[in-house]
Amino acid sequence: MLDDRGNLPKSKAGPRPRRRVTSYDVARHAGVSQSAVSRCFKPGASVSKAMRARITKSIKALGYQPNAIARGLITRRSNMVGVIVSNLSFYPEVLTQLSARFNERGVRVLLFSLSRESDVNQMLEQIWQYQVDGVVAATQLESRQIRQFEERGVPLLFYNRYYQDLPVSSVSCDQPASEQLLVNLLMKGSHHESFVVISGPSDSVISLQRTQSAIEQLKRLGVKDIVRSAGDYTYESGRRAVRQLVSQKTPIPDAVICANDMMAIGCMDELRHGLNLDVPDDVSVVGFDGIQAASWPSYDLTTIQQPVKSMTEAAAAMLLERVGNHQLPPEKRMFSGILRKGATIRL
Amino acid sequence: MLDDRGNLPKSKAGPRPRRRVTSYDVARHAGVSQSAVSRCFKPGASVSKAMRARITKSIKALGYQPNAIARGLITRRSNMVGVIVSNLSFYPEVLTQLSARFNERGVRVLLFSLSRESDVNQMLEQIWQYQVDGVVAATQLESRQIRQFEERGVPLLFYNRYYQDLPVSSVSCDQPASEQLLVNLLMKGSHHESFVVISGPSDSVISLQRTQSAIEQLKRLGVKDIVRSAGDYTYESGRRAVRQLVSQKTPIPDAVICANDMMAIGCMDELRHGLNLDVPDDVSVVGFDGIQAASWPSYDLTTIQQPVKSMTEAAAAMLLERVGNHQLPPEKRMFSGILRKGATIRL
DNA sequence: CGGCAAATTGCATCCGCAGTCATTACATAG
DNA sequence: CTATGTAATGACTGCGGATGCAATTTGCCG
Repeated sequence: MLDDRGNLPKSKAGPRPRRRVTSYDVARHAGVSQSAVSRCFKPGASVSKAMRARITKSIKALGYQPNAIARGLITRRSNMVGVIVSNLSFYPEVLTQLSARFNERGVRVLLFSLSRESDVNQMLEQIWQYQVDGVVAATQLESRQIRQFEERGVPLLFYNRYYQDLPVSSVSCDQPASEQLLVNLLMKGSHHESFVVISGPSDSVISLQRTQSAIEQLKRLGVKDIVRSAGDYTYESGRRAVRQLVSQKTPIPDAVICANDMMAIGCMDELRHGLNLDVPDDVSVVGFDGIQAASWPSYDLTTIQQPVKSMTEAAAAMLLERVGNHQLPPEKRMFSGILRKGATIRL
Repeated sequence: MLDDRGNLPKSKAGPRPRRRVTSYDVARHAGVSQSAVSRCFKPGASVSKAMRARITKSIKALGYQPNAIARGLITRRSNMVGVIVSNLSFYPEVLTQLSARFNERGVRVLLFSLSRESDVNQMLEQIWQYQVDGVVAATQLESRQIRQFEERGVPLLFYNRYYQDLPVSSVSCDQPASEQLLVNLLMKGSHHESFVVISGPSDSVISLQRTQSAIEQLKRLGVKDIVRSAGDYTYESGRRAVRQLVSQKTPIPDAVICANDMMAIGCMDELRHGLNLDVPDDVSVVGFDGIQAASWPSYDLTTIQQPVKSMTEAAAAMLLERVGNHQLPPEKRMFSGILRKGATIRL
């Protein structure tokens, strides 16, 4: 009779990886029960010092690591959170920060990155299958999809998406207030009369909020001449927007308000290198996000710095709190953006 | 009446999330056995059309999703790969691409991001616990750690790290050959005599390879005047390096060779805006990586473009191949870098 | 030193699914 | 209509660890 490990040497070279060290192996090695081994990993458990010492020794001797998969099955906690990002409309720092914040708390990040074409529903299926404890979405979801999280009891938190009407957690940056700061700054300086507002992708609520707020504030301050243009958050789309305006014979505006920094930078490059205009002497430009490149002296963009560190910290904390207690109601937390005055506004 | 899913509203607010729909629930609903349900998800299984239809109906009715955790326990395949990145020395595109390549293949990415301080060993423990099928490391590991992967039968692949002497898989860019291209280009143009080489962090083999190769090639071509300086791959460290050189009274060099683009950009900004020098008229600058910003007209950096798409594709394919067949020997695959001629070399 | 409570420890069971094996239904041939 | 083979199906077990509960040990007090 072969040992209860059941690994008959080579009869079957099946795709199945070889068996790892289990708590039973440790138990046998230490001459105790499997329960005892298990208890060694549970914080408040009742284990004598002698027992713990013996088991710890065996654990080290065998190089045992508890199987988080098996543990997850019984505890119904995977200690993994899903993070959904979409390639576009996301800047890398956030992901790094988020991941760090979760790792600090002993939680693993399962990454779902959404390319334009890929199907959200398909990705959601994956999420359900992997039993994540919670999800941070840095992307748009339909209300039907949001409801699914509710139904399945998986806490969901939106990062930088704000749903006015749905009871769903979110951490975001106060786009309207921030946009107003920008507009006010533009209007305080030298005379700006004609504006172009370059939005992000049409399905981005964030973009909508930003551009909408900017436009409202402009109107509130009496500005009439506002031209809208659409980009997709990328550098290239910022350049393209400027080229398009020119080709459509739109007169060169006094100022361009971009829905994010990346487009603002593209826009500046096209203005300067494509049209040989000066920023800010000929055209003022403002962005949003506060990405690194915005502060490089070649651009020195006037923008809104998002408090990424605070926001990711809050996101992780809020999500995990709800993971710990599903009864907690959703919470929307909004951070103020920080106005970063660069040199892209004509004074 | 409440269904047998067993979710009694509030009697027990235990930390344990409520039970999800299982294959048994589906089986009961469809009036078949659990095995039948399971078979529905196995490609080549023997299931009659009628059976499949009935089960599919129940699956939809109940919103069933197989539990990947439980499946992983029995099949010993989690369909997750670990991706280790370190905050520094990594540019975001790679992560997105890698993730996309794995997702295409139905494999989830478990992200481990390493901050400078965090302990690699601790992170490895997490990796073992989560039973990932394989790991892509975009960071340095000690040979002892690499051996652990071997011992535990977890395929490991290094992204852009090359271990000359260890039998371990890797996908990388041919740094030496690429650096030589850069150096040759520099020497072909107008007379460059004095050089500064700015390296990345001292523990980065990649950086070492790049700077070493550049220096060797320079020497080979008879250059004597080579000054070395150390950065850490960040923009700021590129600027700092230039400032330090100046403060140490090092004469302004003819050319600066940076271990990556980010530092090259920082270096250019400091030369131009800090020292009021012209690039390329006063100083030539070259980088490495081919990041987006390098191609912006404000920089138009001469650099080596890494074929990220091909490299990530190869990385995913190679790793998963070894996951499928653990017997396969490690393979080192090296891609050529593409010389991108910008406007940062004086002709 | 008895007696009882508290602390330890082991046993048995279950988490949800996949795969093995035995059984049954069905089709085709003789 | 029986024999034979194949496809379809279900009962059952086990993956590795957590936990309730019973059994056992230990500690403490009078």
